[in-house]
Amino acid sequence: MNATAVPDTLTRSVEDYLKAIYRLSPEGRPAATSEIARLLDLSAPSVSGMVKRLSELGLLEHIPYKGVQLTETGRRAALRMVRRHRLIEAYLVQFLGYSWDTVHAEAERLEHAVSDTLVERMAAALGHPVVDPHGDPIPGADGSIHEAACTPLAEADIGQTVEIRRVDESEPERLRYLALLGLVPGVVLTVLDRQPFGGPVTVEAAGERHSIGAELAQVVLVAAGDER
Amino acid sequence: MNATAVPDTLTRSVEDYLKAIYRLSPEGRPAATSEIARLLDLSAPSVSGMVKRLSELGLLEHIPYKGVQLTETGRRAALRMVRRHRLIEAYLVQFLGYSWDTVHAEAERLEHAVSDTLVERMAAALGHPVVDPHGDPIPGADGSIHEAACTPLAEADIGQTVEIRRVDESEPERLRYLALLGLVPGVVLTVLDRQPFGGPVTVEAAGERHSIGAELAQVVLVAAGDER
DNA sequence: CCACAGTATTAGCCAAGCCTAACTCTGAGT
DNA sequence: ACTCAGAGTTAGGCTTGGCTAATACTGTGG
Repeated sequence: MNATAVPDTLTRSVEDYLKAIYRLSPEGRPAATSEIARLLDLSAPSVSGMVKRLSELGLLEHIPYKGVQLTETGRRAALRMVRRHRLIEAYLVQFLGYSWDTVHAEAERLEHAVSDTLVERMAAALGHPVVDPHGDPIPGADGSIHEAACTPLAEADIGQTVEIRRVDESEPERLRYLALLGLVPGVVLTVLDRQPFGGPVTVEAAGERHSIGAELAQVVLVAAGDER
Repeated sequence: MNATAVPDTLTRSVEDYLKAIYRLSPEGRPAATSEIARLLDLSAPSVSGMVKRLSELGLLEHIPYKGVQLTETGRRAALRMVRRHRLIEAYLVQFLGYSWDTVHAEAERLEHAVSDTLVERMAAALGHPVVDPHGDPIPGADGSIHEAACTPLAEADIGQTVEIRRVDESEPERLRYLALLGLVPGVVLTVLDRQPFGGPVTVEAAGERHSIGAELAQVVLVAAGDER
């Protein structure tokens, strides 16, 4: 009996909960009921109820009134979904003409329907990529994941030349705007100016200057061009 | 108000019922509860209950103790699913290395998850095919469908030279066996012999002779090579 | 150290979809 | 015309996964 075996019949709901909880506990820090509810757009009692069921399934541990934490089994199941999601996104962008702002919604549905076989075929067709179109790392089939160290553009120093590594995918509008500006992963830019107290960041990329609000600069992650 | 508008939020279950009913009523002949139950592997009361709901949704008409018949709305919804299913099959075989015997199960799940956009992108990538890998016709996005006239190989006359057009996809084992024999849609063969009373059919295709049981010959549909 | 704001849980409800058991209808054969 | 097998439906129950309303816990400020 394998302690980290994932029950082979998880429902869509369960898969979504696991993914959400994984996202909410970067360092294994427990996730709060209310955070899960907000992320999944559900009521708090619904989350309480599901948390109970998931803990009975051995997918997470729940300390009442404190928070939840994925077990190793739960983490594997969550990473499996993350892998699927990101590979599907990469595949749709590469082979079926999707843009990086529309691909999330499609992947959100497909990730529950594809077989492991299909996921691996897509990975092979893509040449086993390590990041998705937003720069998010794709976990390995074995559950390994390498989160590269990045800093928000909002915290880069003036004069620094950095490469865009990763952009938060959750708001299509924002992605469209960034694509319009040509600020996508892989692009190298120089920070010309940064105003304090949430002021804008001015950057130069591909010969063009752009002034970016602090909020936006917070979700564009950059790293020195050679850092890998 | 459009009388044939399809409610935009059909559940997987509902989609499966519509597809099953469509399949069971070739000429608009009503489908029996028990047939639907058998096809979907459900109990008869479950079907009765769902039929009631579907008829309230305006997707079908139910004459108690007689049978059900899709409305125009229901037929459109069913054809939409059939189109999805067959295009997905064609796409997976063409681009992701699926074989014709394994593709059905994958399509069965994906057809509920893909968006119309994705379906059309796949259709475009395939060059808008008119049949799937088993030779089944793919309905148009407008709900049109062209069922070509074919006859079972079991009914072909001795000496006739015909082309394989279509093979029942429901049994993977059978598909594997036919592929092994090289008897796939598009292949031209000559009927060398046919024994009466459910006896085997002997054919020659690509220089090889094969003896095919009557049951199998019943689900391999053929037509004269030039009939379109 | 107590009150109270905010968070979490419990209680109780509902719809979708499935089930089995029990009843009802239909039509074929006598 | 009647019976009776088989098909169909109704009754009643279960699980999943939502909801709102009510209750309980936690920790911070006075």
